[in-house]
Amino acid sequence: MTARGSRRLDKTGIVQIAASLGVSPSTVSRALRPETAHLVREDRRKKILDLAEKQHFLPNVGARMLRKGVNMSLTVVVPLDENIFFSEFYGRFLAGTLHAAAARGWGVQICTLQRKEGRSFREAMQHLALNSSGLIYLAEPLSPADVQELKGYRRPFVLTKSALPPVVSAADVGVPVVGVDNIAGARSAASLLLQLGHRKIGLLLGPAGSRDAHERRQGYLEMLEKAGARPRPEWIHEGAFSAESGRVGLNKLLKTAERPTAVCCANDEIAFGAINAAHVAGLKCPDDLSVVGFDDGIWATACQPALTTIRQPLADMAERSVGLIVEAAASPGRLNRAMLDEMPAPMMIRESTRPVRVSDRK
Amino acid sequence: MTARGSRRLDKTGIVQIAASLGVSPSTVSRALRPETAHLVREDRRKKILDLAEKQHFLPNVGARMLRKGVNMSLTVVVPLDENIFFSEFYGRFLAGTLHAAAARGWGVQICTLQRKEGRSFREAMQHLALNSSGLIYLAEPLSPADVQELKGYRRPFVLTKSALPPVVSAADVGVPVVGVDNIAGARSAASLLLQLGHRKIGLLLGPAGSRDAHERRQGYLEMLEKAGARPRPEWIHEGAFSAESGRVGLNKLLKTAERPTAVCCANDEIAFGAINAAHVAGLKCPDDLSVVGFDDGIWATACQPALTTIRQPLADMAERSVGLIVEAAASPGRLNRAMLDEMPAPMMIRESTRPVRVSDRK
DNA sequence: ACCGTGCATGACAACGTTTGCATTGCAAGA
DNA sequence: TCTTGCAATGCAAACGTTGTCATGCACGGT
Repeated sequence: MTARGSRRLDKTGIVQIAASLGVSPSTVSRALRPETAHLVREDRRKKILDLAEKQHFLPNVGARMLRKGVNMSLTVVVPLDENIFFSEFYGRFLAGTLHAAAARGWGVQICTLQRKEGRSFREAMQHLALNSSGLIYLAEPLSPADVQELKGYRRPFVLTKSALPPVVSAADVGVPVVGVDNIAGARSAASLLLQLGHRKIGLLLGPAGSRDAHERRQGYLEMLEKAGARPRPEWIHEGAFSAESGRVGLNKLLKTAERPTAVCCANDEIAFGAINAAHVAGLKCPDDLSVVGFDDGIWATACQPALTTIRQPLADMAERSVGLIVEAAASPGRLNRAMLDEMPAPMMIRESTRPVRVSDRK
Repeated sequence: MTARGSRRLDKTGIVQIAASLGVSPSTVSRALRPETAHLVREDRRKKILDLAEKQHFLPNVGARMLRKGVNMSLTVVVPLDENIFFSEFYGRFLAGTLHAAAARGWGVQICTLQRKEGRSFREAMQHLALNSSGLIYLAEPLSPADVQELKGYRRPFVLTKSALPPVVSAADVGVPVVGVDNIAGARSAASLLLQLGHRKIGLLLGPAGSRDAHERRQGYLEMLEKAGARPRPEWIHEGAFSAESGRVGLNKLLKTAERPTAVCCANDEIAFGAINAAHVAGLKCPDDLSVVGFDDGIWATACQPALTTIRQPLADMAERSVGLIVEAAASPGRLNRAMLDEMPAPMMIRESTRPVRVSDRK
């Protein structure tokens, strides 16, 4: 694409090549594109391609997009954080998006919301990624007011459930919401520990206000209460999704009169922190304390012991999100589908859980 | 942008809004853009904005780009690997690129090379990211033949030095090459250990064929030979940039007749592996063995002990790369500058190094 | 009253590629 | 020899926005 203000004296790209070779611009255009090259006689096509390469021809993307009326490109919106891609969620979701989009011949752009103080969500979105055909929102969690502003939004849009506030029903958002089935995942984590004979089970939860934390807490409590193993209030700790929170939380639980024999952790990092704190306190995992995480991040297999965890199928979520964007982009101007797509969260049983010892039973 | 094949019966966007309000499309275009909105009378501007919102108007990016002749978007080319963003190099470089581009009002796209068997590098590049104004190449390392094909390349392009083969002079590539000063960094790692009194220093190197590994080996050896502390051949291990390689390498070193009291590791992961292997062998780091890494990745501070390492300033490299792309895009069609920009690699002294014990001196 | 200036607005052509439809030439078959 | 079908190619319009230049009107100064 030529620089602005540099008025061309000679003809533009394709027209200039056509003039040089004595053919029409249509022929040059056909020769240059893989999907129409076969319509041009081989010897002529070669000449066109050779001259194009010699003159370093690059097609004008604006002209192409205007004429074809097609823009196969989507944007992933992420938080502005220098460590953002090291997170299992963002790093793997982005890699999955890249893969899923490439498989469809679509491009991926990435940007941040850049929401200034006092501006509404709608205002922030107004000039966001105008050069793409759809948005996958992975950025800062939205408030209930933000979610309201999504109603009636016409651009193809997918929201990850993690960005929803706990109190909002996903199906009422007015856009597709993709996420993991936290409740079922948490239930199966608790269920595993129950099956292993544990009855004194602690919970190391995530932050208040987090959709994932909220749903995982719900899943743990439902299963434990149903089994008559409702954790004592002092066996429940709420904190950030971090190893430090896990350490603090476990130390708190270990100080109780009758410590738990197992803990459910709301994410893998909390679990790592808990395992570390147990080790420091002289407890062996899983001999003295079973630990279950949630995420199945890259370190879940590498840590000692390898972590039993609930897998968050991020590549599947990415694949689903891209599919929804491509589908919505095929009929532009329509309302987004109001739907919730929850991926199942399989259990990965590894080394950090074992049956409760007889002496540990209550 | 309308879907292809869907012939509009009514007028297009701006023209349709103009017709509805009885103004000219020029006025609507001015009202809709922040930079020209002030030219339109306020009451009229409000009417235009209200109608645009009611009709869910989105500007046609193809038409804009064609008419303005501007495309402020760059593409980062990465390997196709589901774990790619967890790597310190890729994760932090991408985050840095996002930040640097946003600061300049540029967009970031991300894609993979998708190079099929038997195709040349030039062929793979030919249809790559045609909708952006420049490329930052972070993908698979190039062969000397690949590098030759970059000569004469006209699109704005930046290559990270990590992608260069060891034998190629960076300044001869014909495009800007951005990297870290590996040699100086490696020298300072070796120098630190020498200053701490170590004279029996082992090397856990990266893979043959890697530019970074090649340069770091050179830096270590230059400094150690100069100090008369050239490592014995059996104190040098070459392997992948991985924790496993570090473990294997250190175990090999520990089996030698007179084990080193310190090791230089060609990246942080090798260092983690070495620390782990030392621990398993009953050695304390840094009491019994000092370890220096290279990268200063996100785990360097979190591991036990915190790692002394050479910092690879990836955010600076990203900032520099984006600046070079934006600068080159300002004069399209010109040859890329043949240049090498090496960032200094500062030393981060933490807990994994200490002065050699008197009894350990030779 | 007249003239000059500035503001708001409109007209118009341009940006560069692509595609639908028309044309032409050539080969094959009747 | 004539007709028909097909491959290759060209013409012309289209895609939607915006920059540049022109114009009209209101206001202030002489």
